[in-house]
Amino acid sequence: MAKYTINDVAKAAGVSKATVSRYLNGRFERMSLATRRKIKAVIADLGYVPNYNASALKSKRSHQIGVVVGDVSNVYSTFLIKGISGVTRTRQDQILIADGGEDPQQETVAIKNLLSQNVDGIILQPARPDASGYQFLKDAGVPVVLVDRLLRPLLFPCVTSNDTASGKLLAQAALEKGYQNVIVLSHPVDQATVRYERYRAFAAVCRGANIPINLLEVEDADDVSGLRAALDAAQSMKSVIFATNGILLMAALRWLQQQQIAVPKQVGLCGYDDWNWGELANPPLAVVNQNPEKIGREVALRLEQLIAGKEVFVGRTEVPAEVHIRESL
Amino acid sequence: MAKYTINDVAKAAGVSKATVSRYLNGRFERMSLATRRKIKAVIADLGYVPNYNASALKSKRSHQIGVVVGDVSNVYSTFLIKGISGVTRTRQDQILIADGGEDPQQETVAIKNLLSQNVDGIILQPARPDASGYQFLKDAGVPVVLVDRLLRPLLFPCVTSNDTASGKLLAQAALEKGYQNVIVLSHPVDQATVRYERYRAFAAVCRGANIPINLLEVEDADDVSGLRAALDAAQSMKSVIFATNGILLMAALRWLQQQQIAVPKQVGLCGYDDWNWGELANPPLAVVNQNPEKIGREVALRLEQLIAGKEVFVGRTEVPAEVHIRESL
DNA sequence: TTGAAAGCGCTAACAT
DNA sequence: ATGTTAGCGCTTTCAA
Repeated sequence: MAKYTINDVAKAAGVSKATVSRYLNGRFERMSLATRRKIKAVIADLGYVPNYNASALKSKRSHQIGVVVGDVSNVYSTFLIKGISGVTRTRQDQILIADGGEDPQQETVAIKNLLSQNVDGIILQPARPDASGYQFLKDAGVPVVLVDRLLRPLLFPCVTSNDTASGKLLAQAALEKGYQNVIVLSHPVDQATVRYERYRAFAAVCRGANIPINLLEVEDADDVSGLRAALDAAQSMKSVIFATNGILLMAALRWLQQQQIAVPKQVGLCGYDDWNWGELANPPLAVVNQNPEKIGREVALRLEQLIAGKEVFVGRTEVPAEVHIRESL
Repeated sequence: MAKYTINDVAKAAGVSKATVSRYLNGRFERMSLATRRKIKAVIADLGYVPNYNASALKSKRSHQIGVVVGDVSNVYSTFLIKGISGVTRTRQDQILIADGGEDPQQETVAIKNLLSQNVDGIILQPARPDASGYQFLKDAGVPVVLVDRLLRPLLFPCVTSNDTASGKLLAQAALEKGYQNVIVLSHPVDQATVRYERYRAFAAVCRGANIPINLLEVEDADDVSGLRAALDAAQSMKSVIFATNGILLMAALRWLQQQQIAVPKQVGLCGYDDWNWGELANPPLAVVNQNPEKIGREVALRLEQLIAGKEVFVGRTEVPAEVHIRESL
């Protein structure tokens, strides 16, 4: 693979490989300017590229951090990665992306693979809230920070959106418009603490206003036809749909358009928008934007601290979301 | 890091580490079922995780492939990664994502980092079309496949969308609606062959129909206000805007809405849509969808072949795009 | 069918 | 300011 080794550089520069190693690791303190320049020239000349596998073997630092997301094609993950990448790039670290597939088994395989690669740390959007499935990760002794979803008990530091607060704001805005019935469209709420919090926030506001709330759980965003029954059940009461993530929000709008149900005239719509298109939709959508890139930066900073050996509070850090009320309500 | 090594497993199982290594690499051909079972039990018992850095050092296979995209937060990249990830997962490979930042220097640093990590191969969406800046990659001898953009000369196999064909279809659809002036909104066309092809396809159709075409190049999708002057210059001629990528398409629609310019009544709009929201926009947009997930699969398959030592045609493979004509024209 | 031993490219004492 | 040396955890001949 690598054409030249540290030995080749050492020979060509007429120094020992220890000196070259010092050069590579930026320990110039007690190195003559002459050898420093010489080594630099030789490296450029040969096009030498150091082998991190070898250095990781010795130094226990791979300069790689693992990121396990639920679904790489989700735009939320995209911005998350962007945020993480901005932080790690300045640290010369690379990010190893693994797709957990929202599936505990696939996720476990992915995490073990990352451990095998000796990542310096892991950022994890866990597929399930039960901490017992992650004990092996804790035992591995690798720095871990959770993102977007909590574990019970927490086990690791965690960065999320302020879901309860944003959910409440959105719910209040919806109820002010006079809806008499609420339909929450979500993936199974007991599989992710955050979904549950969003649902709970909505439910709390509805209860306060004495408005009925129905939970419609779907496994797959491709089929939200269950909305039909939920709307029928509401009879003459005017309904608003609350989608707990961007995929479902998009799916709901698509379905409403196909069914030729006017929004917000016949049915209201609001939800979480990670895709930044809510403003451009027809009609413009009332949404919460979570600012996932910021979340990514925050989580990466915490991980870097852990890797540097600093203490990090094992608790939840909330990044404030933005709530945009628009015509869909 | 890893708590146990192959030595610990060997001792606990009462065999040599060579035997454990054979087990780990699935070479069971001439291994007694007893030892095989014994090793399996010990590994499970200890929770042993192999160290890929060490194995990579010896075997020259890191089971990592590098992916360099122009911008990780672009939805195109997202689906690309999804497609790649589906292929690599079945091969037990991990993907190292690097953000090239659409900047040759940052990209070069990213690629060198990937080489240092001894990736088995690289998938690259190059920031610039000039092959000379990538000679060092060619020299490194690592398998490389290009995606989305070509190099001149090509140097590596490449997978893209069929841009000329889809651009022509979109252009023809636009001109059939009777527009008298075309504005192409693009990032600098000479920095990416594919953008240039899209522009050229449009230009060719316009030339055939004797319709004037104006190229508006922007550096940053956050500022598309140059559209104002372009529209003014058209005077009374009815204009259609063609955005050469999803970000600009979104930016254009946002700008038109802010300026309260009715689409398609006053100005037509069409372009490339990697975000899958064209259908839901107001108005629904006439777009080309490139199918980036398919592109990701194709490019990953080619890379895996190269890694496996097979020959791959150093030429362009085109994945057909879908053209959707909708109300925005 | 299994083991012994050399070595992959690098780092980090310890010398000098 | 620089060199010597002993590994890091694994794979892979070669031998048994």
